[in-house]
Amino acid sequence: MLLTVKEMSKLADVSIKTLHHYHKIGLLLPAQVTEAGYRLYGQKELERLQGILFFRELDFPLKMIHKILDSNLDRISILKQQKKLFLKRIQKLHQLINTIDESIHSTVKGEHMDQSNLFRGFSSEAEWEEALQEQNEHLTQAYQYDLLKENSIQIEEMNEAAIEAQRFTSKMIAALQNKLTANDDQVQAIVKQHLHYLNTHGHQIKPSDYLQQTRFFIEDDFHREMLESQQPGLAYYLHVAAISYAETQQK
Amino acid sequence: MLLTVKEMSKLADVSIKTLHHYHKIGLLLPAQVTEAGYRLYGQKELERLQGILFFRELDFPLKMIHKILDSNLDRISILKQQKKLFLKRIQKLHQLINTIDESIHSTVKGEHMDQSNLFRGFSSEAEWEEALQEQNEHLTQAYQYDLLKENSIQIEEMNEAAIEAQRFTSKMIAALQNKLTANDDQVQAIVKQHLHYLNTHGHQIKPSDYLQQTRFFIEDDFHREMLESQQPGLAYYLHVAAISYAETQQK
DNA sequence: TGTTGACTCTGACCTTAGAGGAGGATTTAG
DNA sequence: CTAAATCCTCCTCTAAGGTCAGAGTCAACA
Repeated sequence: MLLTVKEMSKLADVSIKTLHHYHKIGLLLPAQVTEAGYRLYGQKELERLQGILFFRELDFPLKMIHKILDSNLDRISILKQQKKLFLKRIQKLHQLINTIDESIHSTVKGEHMDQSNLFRGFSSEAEWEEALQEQNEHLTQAYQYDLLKENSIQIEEMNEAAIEAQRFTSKMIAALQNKLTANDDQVQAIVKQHLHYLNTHGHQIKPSDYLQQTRFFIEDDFHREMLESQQPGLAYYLHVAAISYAETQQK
Repeated sequence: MLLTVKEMSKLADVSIKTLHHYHKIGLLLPAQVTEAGYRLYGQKELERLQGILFFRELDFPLKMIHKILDSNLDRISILKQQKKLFLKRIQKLHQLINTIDESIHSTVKGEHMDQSNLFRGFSSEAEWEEALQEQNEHLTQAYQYDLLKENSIQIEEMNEAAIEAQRFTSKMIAALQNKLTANDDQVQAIVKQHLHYLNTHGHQIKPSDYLQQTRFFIEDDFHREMLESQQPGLAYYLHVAAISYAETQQK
């Protein structure tokens, strides 16, 4: 099941030239090269390409991507790290939007914004450097070991219940992102399924209990942080979904 | 009140070389050049630089930035357009995070993801091209006129109340982004202030009325869309904040 | 007034991440 | 068996700057 350059380029939406380039600099080697010199790629290469593109989207230079991918970090750690970086990037963009809003505002009023405020949000490029730097350190130091541990232990420890919770959460995130209302049937079905799972696995949770729990998620710093960092607004979305669910179940 | 290259570069966090470059290609001309050839920039140039950097952040090529900024679009239309593009970009990043999540998930389970799913989210580069294209059309066609109209009329029509609402919303967005709980004192103060404004400007809204209203914002497609597109989760955040506010006011 | 240190200029060359195209080989489909 | 599609290598080109080098300029302190 090997893919030609064209097939790869279509799948991943990169140019053939890019594949050539990555081959030349050793960043992505074909799984195999035919007699005639045709490049062929397999599943592993596809996954590697995915990793490359994530980092590229984050403006990492190819050399650094190379180093990261060729270090002995496992795929999961890398994916998690990438996710973190994307979340940071999103924060930054929000900040920039804020700056735009302020600029619009003061322009409408015919004022001139304070000079440094004109550029708020960009300066976090410095933080970006930091993140990049941090990535680098992972590679050279024992710290890397900690990270690896931190990331993979969590995963191995995840029992079935945790996996269910994780899955539930990501469904809710998807729902929120896709702009389903919290009282949408689909969303309510997800909640129902979640509670059903819990109730058939050693818990006993009524809709009203769950409502309490989601409220707690908002009030408790730790839980709120965890939810909100996955998706801003999530904690509140869960709560409203729970309200809605409790209401319909009550009747 | 003119700034030297160094001062500019510090303010906007760009290199001096970049300023040289922009000068050379005519993208950003100094307000004035001294006898000795020193570049000096004023307020107008600062604002233009801001515009350039926003587009650069959005990966527009400098040439296109040049065209856009030198077209006769007013600053406001451009800022609004940029905001739209940033929102799109954020959507894209969310999509990518989704893809990362799925990748993590299937890797943990030792499965291989469906090939094309590995790259979901990237492909929206095509859409991106579209947006870029669209921008281009603005410049050449009468369509531009429509956009201009659409954008600026809204603004001129904005009466004081609308401005207050807008300001309230952006404060709440900031609060959500900065991870303040909906029942945080600061957030509650914002709500209070908002209601106070309304009540002193021809409305009569009790906390419980406002609660009803935020509920309506979630249920009504149009309003929810509007809020959620500004900041995912916002509609729910507003609602929970209103719940909290109503509770405390009741006592 | 002179000198030092911080800034600034131009200009030439370097770098990254590819894009484009020429010229030629290979594969596949009819 | 031939034409179209795909692939190869090699060469040059581009965008958006970064990196010196060599030289002029400015402010401020002694």
